[in-house]
Amino acid sequence: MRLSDSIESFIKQMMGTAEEDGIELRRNELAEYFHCAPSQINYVLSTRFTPDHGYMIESRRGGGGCIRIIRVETSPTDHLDYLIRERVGTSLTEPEARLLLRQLTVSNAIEPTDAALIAAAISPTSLAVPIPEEMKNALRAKIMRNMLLTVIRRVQAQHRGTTALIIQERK
Amino acid sequence: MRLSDSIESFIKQMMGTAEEDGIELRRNELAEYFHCAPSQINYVLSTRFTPDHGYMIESRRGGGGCIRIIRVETSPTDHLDYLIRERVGTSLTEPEARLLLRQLTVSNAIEPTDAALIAAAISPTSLAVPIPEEMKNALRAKIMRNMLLTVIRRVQAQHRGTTALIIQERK
DNA sequence: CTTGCATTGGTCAAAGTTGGTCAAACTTTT
DNA sequence: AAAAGTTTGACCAACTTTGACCAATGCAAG
Repeated sequence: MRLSDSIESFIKQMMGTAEEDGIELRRNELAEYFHCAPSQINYVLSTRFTPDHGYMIESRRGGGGCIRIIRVETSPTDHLDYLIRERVGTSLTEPEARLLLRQLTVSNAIEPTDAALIAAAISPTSLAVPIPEEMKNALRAKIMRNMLLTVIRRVQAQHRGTTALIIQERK
Repeated sequence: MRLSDSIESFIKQMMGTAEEDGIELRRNELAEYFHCAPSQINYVLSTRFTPDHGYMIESRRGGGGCIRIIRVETSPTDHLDYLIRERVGTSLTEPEARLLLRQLTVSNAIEPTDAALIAAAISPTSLAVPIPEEMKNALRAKIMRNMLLTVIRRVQAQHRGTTALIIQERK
């Protein structure tokens, strides 16, 4: 079994036994536990705990720093989930993005206020930097996907009655 | 938990139980209480009790000297205006952006749900394309500005539409 | 008064503690 | 082979903690 797979299942096991919908871990600790380079952890996170897989990652550097992994439950039957999978993909042109947002709004999949925020994020004004259009499309897709996941997560948190966690909150 | 966090919450607890909206403390006393260097107190003050966080600091040296921490109240939209003008600029690093969002949230300038959406939009995950960090910082600033302006517009629209009603019941 | 000095806070840079990125080397799959 | 996926290490960035040195204030001795 590959190292990455071991680390992946170790983390998933942690997620499974966690009471919250997210866990915190120390990159260096985990790397030492698996006798590997710390950057191996980043590799696992970036290949197996991406938004595509339904995870969100937050981290802090410096003393007391840590990595937080949050699971976003997505059901294949969910309309929004379907749209993210089938429509967003890895590249979104501006017209495609606008159309998708309109459809999401009229079908009540997301709130108009959320749609407005997403539109603002991926508007030409926001992406007015000198990079190839192709890359802007990739950016649009990533931003759209990440924001839609956040919307899904909020809705789920409301259902459970729990408050969303953000890493900046200190105890 | 980080020492700085402990000191921060200790001070905030003091603020909470104070009758005034300000407290006085002795730097050396506090440092001794937490078994740390006195300058650690300055670090906490300069990273967590700045005007951006809604606090003002006054101090006096010499015998009987002390540090006074005062909470300043500003209207949410004014604060938002100020932060957009003074803090977003044309370049925003990821830590700067996160800090700004946290400040906007705790000062009630924006809702946590909006903050979460903005955070998703400008997160490293969303901006994971092969362009120089400089350009990502420029992107972050543009996206942040555009989204915050959208939030402002929404709030102002709500305000206009409900002037006769009782709104803004925030604690 | 003036001066000395004890007391109290301020600044800054170095060291310490975390995590992030990227490209080269290596391994497995096609 | 070639392509795709994995592993590692050198270098970078962010945040915290500490300590040496500086500045201001009040008070007491001269």
